Amino acid sequence: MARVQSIERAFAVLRELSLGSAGVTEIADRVGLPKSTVSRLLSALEGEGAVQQRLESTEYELGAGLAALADAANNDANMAAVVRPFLLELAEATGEATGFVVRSGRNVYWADNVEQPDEAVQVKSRTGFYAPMHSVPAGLALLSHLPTHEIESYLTQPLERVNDRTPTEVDELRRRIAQIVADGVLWSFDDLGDGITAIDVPFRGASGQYEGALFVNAPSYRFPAEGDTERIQQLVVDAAKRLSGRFKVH
Amino acid sequence: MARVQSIERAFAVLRELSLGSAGVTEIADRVGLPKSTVSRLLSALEGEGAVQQRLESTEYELGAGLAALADAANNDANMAAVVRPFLLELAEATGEATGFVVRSGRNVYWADNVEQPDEAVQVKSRTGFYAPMHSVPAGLALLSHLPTHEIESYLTQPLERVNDRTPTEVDELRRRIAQIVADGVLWSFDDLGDGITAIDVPFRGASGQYEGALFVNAPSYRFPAEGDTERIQQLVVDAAKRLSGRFKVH
DNA sequence: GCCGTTGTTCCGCAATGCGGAACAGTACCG
DNA sequence: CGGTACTGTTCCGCATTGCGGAACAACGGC
Repeated sequence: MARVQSIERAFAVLRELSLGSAGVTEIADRVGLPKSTVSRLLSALEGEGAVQQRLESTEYELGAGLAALADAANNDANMAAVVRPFLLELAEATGEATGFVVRSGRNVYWADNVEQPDEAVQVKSRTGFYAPMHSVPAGLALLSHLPTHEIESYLTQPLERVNDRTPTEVDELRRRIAQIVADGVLWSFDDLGDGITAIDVPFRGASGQYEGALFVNAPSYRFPAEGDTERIQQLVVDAAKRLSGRFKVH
Repeated sequence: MARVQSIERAFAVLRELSLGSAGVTEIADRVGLPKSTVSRLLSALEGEGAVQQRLESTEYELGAGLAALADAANNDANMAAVVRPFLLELAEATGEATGFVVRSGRNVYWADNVEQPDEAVQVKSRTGFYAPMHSVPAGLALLSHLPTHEIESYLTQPLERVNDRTPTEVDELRRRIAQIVADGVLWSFDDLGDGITAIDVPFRGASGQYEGALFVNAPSYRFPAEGDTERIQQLVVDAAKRLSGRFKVH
């Protein structure tokens, strides 16, 4: 895949701003670039409407041009708008944070997140970020439910090693995928070594294909509560089924 | 404003894709770049999740990563989701296409559009595109309702001449702004020499400031119908008022 | 008034992106 | 079935573009 340094850097900046407004120096620190470089990138992005400076501030934020561009891609009701009520319901029923990812090529993107306002400790939202499917549980759950030829195609292309917990052995991935298919869901207990437990369940989109995955996640020390695993699982599986039904073309 | 050629080109490509999926050659033709350049830009954008190739196709479309990025910027209900019912209502009442723009810095962006399915001839949607406020009627309507110091700040910076109909004389712009303020609305009869008549009315956003403008537009030969000007104007002004009320923080 | 910090601008430099050419793949037609 | 036309990808020589350190302007706090 061709790399264009300026575009990679520009999107790195945009992703930082998706977490909230920030100044030049702060963004430069986070993305590891000189302030002059970040300043120039922001200026160029401002010219494209992708960012703007906040009123009475030197901080930048994402611009309406980006939202308009993205909205133009979604002629129908935004998927997030359809999914969100299910996330709210799941968050209420489970007492933990919920969210969903959508697939884009070989990657999944964190599309939305519902946090638990009452919990001081919870998993940080990753909305706006993306990762190769095989490298995160929600992506694996989704990958497992794609058509067999697409799974094979995915596995035969180079598997990026995102971190030292990323599975890249094709045989190992095939075993995990088979297990996920057999179980119907994916429970990941601290799979990334980050103290997070999550349950991930894929759902079908308007195309009839699996396009996204719902998840509930929380720190492993409290989730799931003892004897609560089956209930949590039933809730998420049920939500994914009803959600798939919502997207079904009649 | 600093220019970064690669970023400008990348966004030109993204804007083309906001109009619908397209192949490398088609995009190259539209943006006036060699196919190798467009291919490389698309590949890089794909790496960022901003575009993806359609299933069973070589055509590219906007990617979920872009939508996720933009959604991340909108923690509250998407402005378009709030405005759209008003556009549908206005389209129904006027029988013509409706839409709205939002402000981003010195520019306005076409955020949404409702077409008239029954009309063979209507104004083409510009959703996803942007222009400096002073160069288009909707932008002028919005500019006119900003705080005085912001209007002055806008006018004292270089005014880009987008085309040969773009007003760039500060005195002329001040007169037009004063007239718009006096009228409360802006009717533009073929102002850009494109055979379009439009009525543009700004509305306030969640900040309490004017953040967008509603418009109804149609070919000048049939809009507004004889004796219908007052009714159309009342409809749009009323919609803008109620819309502003919806965003009002209680 | 001084200091610290942020954001912008400048400019020498070389790395990066460019684009023409070549090539591979695919679909269509005779 | 072979030839043609078209699309999309890859390569590579080239020089334009983006980079980043330094300097500077602006602002807020003490």
